[in-house]
Amino acid sequence: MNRRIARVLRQNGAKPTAQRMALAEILFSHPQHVCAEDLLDNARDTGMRISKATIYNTLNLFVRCGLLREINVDANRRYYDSTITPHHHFYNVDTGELGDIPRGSVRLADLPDLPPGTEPAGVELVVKVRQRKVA
Amino acid sequence: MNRRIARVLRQNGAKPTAQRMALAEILFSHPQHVCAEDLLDNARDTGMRISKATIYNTLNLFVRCGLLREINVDANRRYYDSTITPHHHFYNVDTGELGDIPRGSVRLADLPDLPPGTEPAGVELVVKVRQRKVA
DNA sequence: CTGCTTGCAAAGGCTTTGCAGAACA
DNA sequence: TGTTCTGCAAAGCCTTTGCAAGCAG
Repeated sequence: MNRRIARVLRQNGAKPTAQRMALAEILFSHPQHVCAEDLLDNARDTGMRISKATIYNTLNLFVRCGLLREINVDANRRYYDSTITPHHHFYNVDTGELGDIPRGSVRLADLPDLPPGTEPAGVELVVKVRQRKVA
Repeated sequence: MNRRIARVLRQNGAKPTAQRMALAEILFSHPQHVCAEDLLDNARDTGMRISKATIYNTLNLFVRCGLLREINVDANRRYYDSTITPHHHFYNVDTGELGDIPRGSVRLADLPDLPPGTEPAGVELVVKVRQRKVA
């Protein structure tokens, strides 16, 4: 696993430094949705010394390398998804919580014709939910 | 039309001021996707005097009143959609262009079970496209 | 060694806020 | 006349950038 990350980084002309590998360890140990600050906190909780700049640099690098996916749901913050296989998201507008929707549990039928001169680059589906009012 | 806007504003405890009605005029004269700066430029092009703060205040107000929809596609900027009937979007990742997808041209089958304790609050589908490489 | 990385602090871009004057009801 | 709204400038938040010191190959 770490091998794979290191290989992908090298393939993209980036070095598998200690900080990068440690962040990868955190990110890919289990599926999660994080913003920069979450990752910074998580990283420091493990005792490592790391700067905010490196967090941002690494997140951007991982996205460029296809290791991480950016999710656009919160206009205030960028979120990153450590699961890159195609799937969709729940977004709780009250709590800000993000959840995964396996691709199989939604069926997109009849996708529309693309604008002329363009080719597909991905589909992002967000199902927004809110807390149900207690009746 | 202007009547309707004014009524909605009043229902939400806001006054249909000259600036707000002028911005509504611009926004709802035809379907469009704008960010704050676009709207500021468009407004000033009509010769009106308006500040950036009022643009932001008004955009937020219109969203709160359900007159405008926020679209999350560009992490750098907030975009607003003057069409609030349910529909989806194309997003050209190369040009930043936004396009509408009529709801009818996509069929979402088998929406998943919602997380417990939540109720639906909307579905947002973004079909990302990129410029096709000339063969 | 040589160039890429890191950390820190400062800068940048978008959005919000504080406040005085203006407009509305 | 009392609120609410506007405009301006300043502040705030997230993200990026500049630069010197550190590390990888």
